[in-house]
Amino acid sequence: MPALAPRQVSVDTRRTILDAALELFSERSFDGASTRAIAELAGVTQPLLNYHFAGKEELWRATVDDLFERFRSSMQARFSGLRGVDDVTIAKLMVRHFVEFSAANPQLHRILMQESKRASSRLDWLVETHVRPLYENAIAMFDRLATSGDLAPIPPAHLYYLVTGAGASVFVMAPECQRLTGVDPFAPEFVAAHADLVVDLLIRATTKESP
Amino acid sequence: MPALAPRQVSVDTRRTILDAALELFSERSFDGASTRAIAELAGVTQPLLNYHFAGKEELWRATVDDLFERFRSSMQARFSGLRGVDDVTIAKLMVRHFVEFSAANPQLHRILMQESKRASSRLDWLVETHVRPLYENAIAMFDRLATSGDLAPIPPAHLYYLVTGAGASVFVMAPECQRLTGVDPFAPEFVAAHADLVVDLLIRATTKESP
DNA sequence: GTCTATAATTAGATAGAC
DNA sequence: GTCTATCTAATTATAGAC
Repeated sequence: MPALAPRQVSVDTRRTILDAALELFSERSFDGASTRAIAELAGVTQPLLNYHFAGKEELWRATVDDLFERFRSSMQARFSGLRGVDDVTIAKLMVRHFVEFSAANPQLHRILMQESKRASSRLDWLVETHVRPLYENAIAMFDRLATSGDLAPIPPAHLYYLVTGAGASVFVMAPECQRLTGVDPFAPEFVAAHADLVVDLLIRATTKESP
Repeated sequence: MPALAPRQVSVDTRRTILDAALELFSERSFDGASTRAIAELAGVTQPLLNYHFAGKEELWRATVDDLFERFRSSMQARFSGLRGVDDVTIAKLMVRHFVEFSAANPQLHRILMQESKRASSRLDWLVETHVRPLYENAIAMFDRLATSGDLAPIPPAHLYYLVTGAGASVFVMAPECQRLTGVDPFAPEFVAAHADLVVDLLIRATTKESP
């Protein structure tokens, strides 16, 4: 038995660092999250980050890769369970799942909103690597709904930012919401009610008028 | 004639600094905007900021004060022209005006989204000084619509973040939208169409079902 | 694989000349 | 009111011991 040699500290330091980096990058933005603070939160020393990652920028990319991989697989898993279901129901359930994921993982849209404010190499990479595939999926969904007459032919750029903005911003801004309204947006009842409203927004507000 | 003595550089350096600070604070966040970069954009030297403002934090507050003052006065001016108009029309026009302001001044929601991600003294100040009065106005508008039966009795926290998220996020994320979709969200036709959709979202999607 | 020590750079703020 | 020069602290990254 070759035996698993006991490590000095953690079984998976890389994992721990990625979790800490996600927390701080998403809350404080790239510049605001110092590698020292990330290391401290991960319970390691700062130079260790440079052993596991080539630099701050690569740590950021690894963090984002990891986050989007979880998002993609979560959406994919939900979609897989809907073979044979009609397009309108699929759209409703996928939008609902998107809102629920955004509530459970506000870091995703915190990072997206942060990086999307300004043209940069990080934004270029983010869009081409992770955002565009998701956007293409959304477009395909809008197209199916429009073809079947369940959605007015509204340009996808409007729909995409309407739905993502309406669905995610309350979770992105949860600390403000809590202080401003006294409501905890992460409470399950709030998440469910919010998801219903976003689904209605897509399916009812943009549906062609019908008598 | 006492004569206006010629200044060394600008007629209103404070104004120039505030404009530069707004640009950089909103795009790069508080930490990402260095006082050196702000000074350079304003065409002055970095130590001059400390002559006009007590420190970086106070420069930030002065910048935000200035921005919200413009927002408040813009909304107030629009509202003043609507005496005697019915509540539903007022709501539609005010939401439309909000979307147009968000397009013309994406810095407001860029700063709001940035600071709202994390509890902090800056967020506390922002909420109590500037956001709460606006939220109270929004609540009052929702209440009038609900009383007259034009809006379902949905908790205001949902409505507020639905409308602001749907209406502002595409402008906050304009560089991403441009790269992702090829569409310039600041184009007047896009702004107008987006405003229409957000108005529909509030008035139609959340309206009580009626036969 | 993780640490201590430290280099090189950049940050915000101050002193003092003009 | 604005500048140059500079202080102190914090930043990312590297060197090298264990």
